Parts: sequence; C-alpha cells; structure tokens
Amino acid sequence: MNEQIHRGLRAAPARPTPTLEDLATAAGVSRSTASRAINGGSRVSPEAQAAVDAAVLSLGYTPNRAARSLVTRRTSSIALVINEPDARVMMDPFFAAVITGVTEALRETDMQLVLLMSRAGGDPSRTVRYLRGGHVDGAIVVSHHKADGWTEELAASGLPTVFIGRPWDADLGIHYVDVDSFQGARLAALHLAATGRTRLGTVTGPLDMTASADRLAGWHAGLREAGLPPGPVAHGDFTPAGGTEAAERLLAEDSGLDGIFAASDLMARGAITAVRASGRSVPGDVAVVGFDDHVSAPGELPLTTINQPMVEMATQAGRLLLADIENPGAGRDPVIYPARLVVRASSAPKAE
Amino acid sequence: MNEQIHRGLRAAPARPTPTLEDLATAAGVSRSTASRAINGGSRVSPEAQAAVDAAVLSLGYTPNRAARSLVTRRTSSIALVINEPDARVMMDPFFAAVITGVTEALRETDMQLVLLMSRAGGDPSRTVRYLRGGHVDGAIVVSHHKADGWTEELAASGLPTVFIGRPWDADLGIHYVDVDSFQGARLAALHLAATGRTRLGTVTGPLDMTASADRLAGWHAGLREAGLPPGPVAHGDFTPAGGTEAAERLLAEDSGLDGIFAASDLMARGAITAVRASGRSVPGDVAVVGFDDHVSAPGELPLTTINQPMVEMATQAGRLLLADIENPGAGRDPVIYPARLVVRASSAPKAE
DNA sequence: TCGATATATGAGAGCGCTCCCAGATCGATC
DNA sequence: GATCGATCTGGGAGCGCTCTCATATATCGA
Repeated sequence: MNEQIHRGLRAAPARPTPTLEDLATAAGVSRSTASRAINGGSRVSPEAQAAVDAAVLSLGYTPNRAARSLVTRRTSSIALVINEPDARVMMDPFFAAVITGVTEALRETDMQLVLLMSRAGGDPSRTVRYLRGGHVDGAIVVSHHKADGWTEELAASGLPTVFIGRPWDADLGIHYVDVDSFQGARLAALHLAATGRTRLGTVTGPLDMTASADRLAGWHAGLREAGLPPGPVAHGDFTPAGGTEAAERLLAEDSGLDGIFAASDLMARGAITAVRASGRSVPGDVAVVGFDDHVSAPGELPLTTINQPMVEMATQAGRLLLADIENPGAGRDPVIYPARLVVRASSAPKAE
Repeated sequence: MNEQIHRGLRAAPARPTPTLEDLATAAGVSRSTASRAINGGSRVSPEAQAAVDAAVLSLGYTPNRAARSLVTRRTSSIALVINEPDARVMMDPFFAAVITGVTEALRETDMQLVLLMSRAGGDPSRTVRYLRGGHVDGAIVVSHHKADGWTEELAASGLPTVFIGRPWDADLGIHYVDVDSFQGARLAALHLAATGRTRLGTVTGPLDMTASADRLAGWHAGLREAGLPPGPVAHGDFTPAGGTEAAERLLAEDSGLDGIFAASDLMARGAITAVRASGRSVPGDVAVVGFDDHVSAPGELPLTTINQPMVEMATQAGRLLLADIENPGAGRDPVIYPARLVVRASSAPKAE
C-alpha cells in the first residue's frame, strides 16, 4: 500500500526534473563537462560553458542535492541547535537575532539552515545522533546548558561546530563567539555604585549557562571593586515573569535595596514590574540595569543596559562555521565581543 | 587544492560511518534484509529483526540520508518559508509561535525543518527554485504578500504546500490554515460599540496581506452593523512603532476618537503609546482593541484583543502538510479557526 | 617538423541506499 | 507425497551526481 503510493509518486512527476544527463545532452557535451561547468567551470572551454549555461536556463536545471551530497559527503546545510525544553524561550528576541544573524552569514552561500530544536520530552540523544549522522556540514549551538552533556561527544565527532555563548568545556577547543559577560556585569556594578547606589542585588539567569555564571562573577567583582558588599542574589530564567519573581525575592531579602542588575533585559523588565508593584519607583527608589540592549517598546521606561551585538555575533558564528567547514581543523580563537554600558533612564542617579 | 581537502576529509574520517552493508554484515543478514528491518520491518523474521536492531545499536548506525533520498525521492525535510524582507519582523511573537507549532507537528516524525528566509536584496526567485528543486518534501508559507507572485508557480509545481494565513489566489486550491479575521475584526467593532464608543478608527496591517484586508473588511462590516460611520483608517506594518505612527494619524484625523482597533497586538501596544503621548488615557479617553492575544508582559495594561490560536494553527498546518505529503492530491479544505474576543482592561467602558 | 607541456573532454566507477525480482524455506492442503 | 501459497531472503540494478583516469586537441620551444 505504502509502496503503491511511492510508485505512484514516482511514476507521475508533474514535470520530470531534468538530470545532469539531460543537461549534457541539451548542451551537446558530456555529463562530465556539464558537471564541471556547473561547479565553477575550471577546465571548461568558454563555448562549452556557454552551452551549458544556456541549457541550465532553458531546462530550469537544478542539481539533485541528494545525489551530489552522496558523493561529495557535503550536505550544504548547517544546523542551528536550540536546546531549550521550554518553547516559551523562542519568544526571546535573542533567538530572533540569532536566526537573523546566521541567515545573514549564509546569504551568498547555498547553505541552508536546519532548525534543530530539542523538544521537551523528546529523546535528548536524538540531536546528537542527527548531528553525527552526517546530515549537516556543521552546527551552531545556542542556549547551551551544563547538563546537555553532549559537548564532548560533539567535539569528538569532528563535526564543525560553533557555539554562541561560551560552552562549558571550552577547553576542548570548541569554537565559540561570546560577549564579555564578566566585564559587562562588572560595568553594571561600577555604574550603579557610581550613581550613588549602595544596596545592590542581582537577578541571575539559570546558572547552568556560562553567560549567567560569568555575569554573576563579574557582578561580584564589580561590587568588590566598588567597595560594596555582595548583596542578595536571586535566580531567574531569562523570562520577564522569572525576573519579576526574582526581584520580589530580592526586595524581600533587603527592603532597602536601591539597585538591581538583571542578567537580561527581559528579566530587567520583569524586575521593574516587581519594584513598582511593591510601591517603589524606578529609578527613584531602585535603579535597574539590564543586559542585552534589546530595542525597547515605545512608552517603556528606557533601560540602562549592557549592549551586546547579538546579530553581529550570530553572523560571526556563521562565518566561523563556514570557515571551519571549508578548512577543518584550523585552530580558531574564540571571538569575544566587548560589552558596552548604555546608560538610560532606568538608572538615573538617586533623586535625593 | 580543494580536491586535496575533500580527499583528505574522506581519507581520514574520525570514525568511518557504518554503511548499511556494514550493518548487514554485523547482523549476519543481507543488505536487503537489513534495509527492510530498518524501515519498519515488514516481511522480516523476528530473529533477523532482532539481529539488525542489535547491530544498529552496537554500530551506532544512522542511514545515510542522501543515499536514501536519492532513491526514494523524499528528503525528510520541509521548508518554512518566511517571506519578509525586513529582519525586524522576526521579533514578532507570531514567528515564534509558528516555529513552535510546526516543530510540534514534526515531533514524532523524522522530518526536519529548513528555514527559508527571503533575504532582503536577495534573489526573489531563489526561494522558488529551491522549493521546486526537490530539496524539500513540502513547504509551509507564512507572511505571504500579494506581490510575492510565486503562489501560482508553487501551486503548479505540485510541491505539497500549506499556507498559514489565506493566500491570495486561494482559488488555486492551495491548502491553508487561517483564523477568521473577518469575524474577529467584526467582533472588535461590535464590542467597542457595545461599550459606548462611537468614534472609532482602525490601524490596519499591510494591505498586501489577506489578514490585513480581511480584518479591515470585518471592521467595516461590524461598524455598519452597529450603525456607526466607517471612521478613519491608518495603515501600519504590524510593528509597535508602526502602530504608534498610525494611531497618531488617526488622532490627527479625529481628535475626538474614543476607540481604536489595531490589527495586531504589537500595533495596539504602539497605539496605546501614541494615545498616551497625546495626553489621552487608555481606556478612559480611548479604548484600544488588538488582535492576536499575545501574552502581555507583566505590568502592561491588559489588552482587549481577538484571540487566535497561533501555535495550534501552526501545528495544524504542519499536520496538513504531512498528510498532503503522505497522500498527495487529496483535496483538503482550508481549516479556519474561529476568532474569539477577549475582553480586558484596555477597552473598559467609557468612564463618564 | 617533432616531441613536450598544457588544456579540454568523455567514459566509467561508485557514493549508500531502496526496491524489484527470483529463489528458498516452510506449513498447510489436496 | 506432491503442490500450492505464504513468508522470508539475497542478488542486482540503478537513483543523479562527482571524480579519476585515459584520451584528444591546442600550444609551445627546439
């Protein structure tokens, strides 16, 4: 029955796709010459090239990717691995930026982007199997968690891979692109201190991600540098709601808190909500600093934040990956983008 | 040089991928039997099946997709075509919902999602060529514009395709999933009228999209039904900023406006900004109704809106596509989801 | 004019897989 | 006990392409 369907499909294609053989015949050359002409035509006479080019146009020829892939062992596609069990995180502008940036890097290429989302409840090893199975030429991994575990496996498989955000086990020689989270958080602490805030707390991201860990470390380093105590720490999950809850905990821990650094803009927004809900004002009573520098919606309180060039980072990751695919094994240093403090209204000096 | 690289790659794979032949040998059966066992094992003895299963595990065998695809003419991947020149629209939660929903539909399948973004400045026919080139088994098209033009071409190519949002030329028999935009907009108009608003304007989406056109038509129908004049119309682009600008134009046109229907939540948020910036209050002076029913950030004014089950629609589109791939040519009716009015604070009755 | 080199071409093998077909094995039936 | 069907198996062809290799032709110096 199933076979019937298959055969039916095969027997009656709307318009049989021309093969290289057809192309060659139409151009009056051999399959070999046609192939060469298609692939950047080295060792092809101008006449043959022209004939093939014309035939391509008139036949509407497209090379069969599967056949090509079978022999070249290249698939002309890369995977974007998004390892988040919770579908909600797709809402994070971060992913939009990543997709935009990677797409940009692939622009002049014939590479295609395969979206590989770890599905909640799905087989976790499925992703690795797919990646190791030779279905893609490389992978870009975002949102990597400590417990993912397959970092080593991936590194061992030899599949060209670039992480966006430093992976745990970065010492495995894995390529990655990152923002200087430590410095960014440090700058946030110094900035809050410089504006006269003294009782500071932070909302972290999930600590199983290096970005969160680095930001917490940088935050503490900055506080130390400013001569301030570590202050309360609450863990969020990079969502606005998580930011709100965490900020509530912060305020409960120290009711005299006058500054909050959230490890993402989304959480900072949530923190502002919590602060206001508690009857305090931003920045009057509590200054808030975020991390990311998303464009804020009009009407929202302009947010002091740490800028990270997300789209550019993603583009860079794409380029690194392409380079690594082209020339595998070349040691490539991580690309770390500087974090830049952007001062806006949410951290205006205390109005005293 | 390049060949050198290829050969190098081929000569020294980290761990040579086992082929079906290897599998068969390890299992002590023929290639044919191994193949049958892999593919759902009809006409395979339990012993052979078990032997193959064991060999798969011990060898870590994964079928070579290219080879399989070459003969079956199936690629086990579908394209998600996002046809937006402007990268910013990726920020729209709509796309997050689409990706989430489609991923959900593909869950138990071995289908992969290929992201096909039309790139600003890129060759517009590239998308069609790719789709027609047999690189995917089907396509889901979102964000379809009137000028895209390739709807007919796609329909003619016979590639299983499902649109999310009714396409222009829906009479070509193209499958699609949509929300009842007309009814939704009509409900918005009736609701605003019922709460005592009489001077109503609307912010539309780009009118080269059916969703925008339908919502405008439904809006006007609702107004007529309520015995109200058509009122001012301003065109937005589904972004908050566009909503703000459009609302400003609306207020300029009728300074006594007391209700605005925006064709998306994002634009409704922008409209609220504009209303407030003009010194008016929401909903005190002007009621605002959106369309989409996105989750709103905490702290934002709860928005009266038209609910559309986006994730479910995307999942449905995925299922429809899978069905169409499995059993091509079967006429399938469009699936239209009802639009549901969700009343919240932004359209509370006029405080007079 | 003749070899030597460079350049262009086509024949053929084979990538890993599915599927057709023919043969083998086994009970059940006459 | 021979015949039949049902079930299972392996051989072999071939999907469309790239790439090696041998051959054909053009280019040059001697």
